Amino acid sequence: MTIASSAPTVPAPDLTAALRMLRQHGLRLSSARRVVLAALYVADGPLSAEQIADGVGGRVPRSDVASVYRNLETFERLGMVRHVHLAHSPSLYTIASGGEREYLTCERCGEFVALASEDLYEVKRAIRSRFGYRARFSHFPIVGLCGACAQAVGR
Amino acid sequence: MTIASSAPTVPAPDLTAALRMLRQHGLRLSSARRVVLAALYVADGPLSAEQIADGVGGRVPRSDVASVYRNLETFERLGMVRHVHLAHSPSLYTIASGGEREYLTCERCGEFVALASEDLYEVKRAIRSRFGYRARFSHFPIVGLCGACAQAVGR
DNA sequence: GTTCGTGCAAATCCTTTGCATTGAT
DNA sequence: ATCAATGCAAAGGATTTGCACGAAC
Repeated sequence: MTIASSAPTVPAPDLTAALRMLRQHGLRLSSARRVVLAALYVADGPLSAEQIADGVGGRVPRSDVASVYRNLETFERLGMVRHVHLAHSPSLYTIASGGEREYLTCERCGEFVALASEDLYEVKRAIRSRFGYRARFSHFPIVGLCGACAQAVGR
Repeated sequence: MTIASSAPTVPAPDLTAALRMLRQHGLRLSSARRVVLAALYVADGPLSAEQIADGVGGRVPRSDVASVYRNLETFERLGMVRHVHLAHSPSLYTIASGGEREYLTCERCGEFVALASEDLYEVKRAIRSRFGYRARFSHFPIVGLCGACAQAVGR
């Protein structure tokens, strides 16, 4: 169980740049790859491999799940894509745009919030000073109850 | 995806008390149930369903995995047992003894640390005041790098 | 004697792998 | 023409489910 190290690569701002980046790494620009990237760029948020394979509800062509997984892994190695594990659901993938995203998720309603690492500065500092751990909530989020659900269940 | 609500039940201090508790809930004291509980009480730490089914390396009789899962779920409903999700590994089960345990785990070496909720007071307060979330690290732990691994990879 | 719970097998979900074929270079 | 990448199918690990038999009550 190893986490892909965040590559030193500059993330691609758009689909064209992403394809160029693939070429620069000597990788082929197959249509399967174009489609996976298109899905991720077209999406408003993180997508599961299956959503991508299904063509994001008709917004892009469908593709084969196995290839989707293989390509996502390739893109992750290049630092173009990242994935999060939200509670018991399948992994969700996003374009690694700009700074690293970290997540907060509600175990009751499933809501999830993307945060910039700076937003978690205090939290991480507390964890580090108390336990010596460098916490990272980009791959495994902070899980708890959102305000509304906490109220609904009486704290 | 719902989290079992922590039952208001007082946790059982030992195997005998646990069996008594089962009876009080009108449940049968089958040998499969005795064995699962014995495994959990005998263990030094959290166990996977498979470890329990395998008899914890000969320390208790082996049992059927499906029954193990069914019984663990039953025990969890009664608040006698809890489980944690450590990174990509199978769920780990423990006797819900005393206060709730929360966890910190290293994504690199797999080490995990059990904490009392009070130890996380500051961390949780920071999360709550900043984001309105009541974080709980008992079911999904804080994931990051332990001190040694952070040093090994250069922070 | 009734249920409840078991044990086995089969099914499920998410993800990975093997392999012959296709297509980007 | 080469070789990486595809698409299908099959395997994989963790967990759940169906169902007939067995054992607590």
